[in-house]
Amino acid sequence: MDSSWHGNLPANRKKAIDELVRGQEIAAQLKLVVNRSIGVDESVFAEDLVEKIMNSFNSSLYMLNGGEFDEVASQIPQVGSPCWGGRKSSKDSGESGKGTAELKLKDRRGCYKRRKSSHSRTDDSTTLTDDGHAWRKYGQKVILNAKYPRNYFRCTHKYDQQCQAIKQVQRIQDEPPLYRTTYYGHHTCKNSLKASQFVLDPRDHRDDIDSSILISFNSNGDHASNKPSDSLLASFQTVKQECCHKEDNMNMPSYDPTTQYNNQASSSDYLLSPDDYMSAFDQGDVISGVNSSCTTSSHSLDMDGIMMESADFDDDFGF
DNA sequence: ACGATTTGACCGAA
DNA sequence: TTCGGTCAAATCGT
Repeated sequence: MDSSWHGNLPANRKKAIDELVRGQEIAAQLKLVVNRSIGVDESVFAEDLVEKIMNSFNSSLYMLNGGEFDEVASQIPQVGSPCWGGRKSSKDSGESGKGTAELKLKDRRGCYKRRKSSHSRTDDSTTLTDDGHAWRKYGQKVILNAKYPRNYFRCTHKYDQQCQAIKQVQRIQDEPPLYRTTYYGHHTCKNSLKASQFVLDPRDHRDDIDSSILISFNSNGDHASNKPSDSLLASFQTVKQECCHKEDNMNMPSYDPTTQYNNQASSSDYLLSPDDYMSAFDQGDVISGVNSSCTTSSHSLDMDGIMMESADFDDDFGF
């Protein structure tokens, strides 16, 4: 209508988005409380409700964002760009070592664009549950005034399928341990979304608004409910402590549990039953996104539905 | 050999 | 100038 209305629109929209994000975070916290405070059966139901709430927030955010889910993608250099086109791994080049100093100093200006505040989803959890996607860590950063470093992950299929999904994982609390995962972008890799299609309202299928909504086996009537994922977490903490022997700074261990989790176990949190999950794995098909990061090793499904590389976890973590 | 992680350097946004 | 996100060589693990 009038210019004032249009003038206020962006500010109002931003406020609305902020509120929705806040609600989203609160819902995530509620999810944690629900998980801890009620029985398994009720938990499944309650968690489903929480997921629906979160889906509503996601959908609202999507609409407020004008459906521009490619914001992230558009800000990340595409494969065709000069820098990516010429990208070589250290082994591809075969000339690592010598001359790398010069290569290091090669002009990387314009090689990447940094994310601005684009659509994101945060998920706070006391456990390091995975979202069913195959992630690869590409960085870790000490954040000012943060006790723990932030870990950066990209989709394993960033290069082979141009999947632009990324996430950040950071431990944000000591006791109980709390991890915040922030997802940016969405998966475009073809393995990504059997799960989310079930989770999302069919109306939202088009945008794959949030391919990472979790439904964890942890809450799915597992027979280890008396030793929930804390056991896994404890294991991670063990790793952390071990590694801290070589770390002077206890506040920023180079081995963060988030790293171990993403490294060794592309895991769980599928909408399939554990049996289905495993059979899908056997077929090497349905969950190929996960599969791709685990193809070289055998797997087992532990009590919490966490997929692990059996050798490592059995040996190092006492599973 | 190959794929994943580590980590210091580089870069852009604030 | 500072801070945080990303890159990529070196390194690790299987």
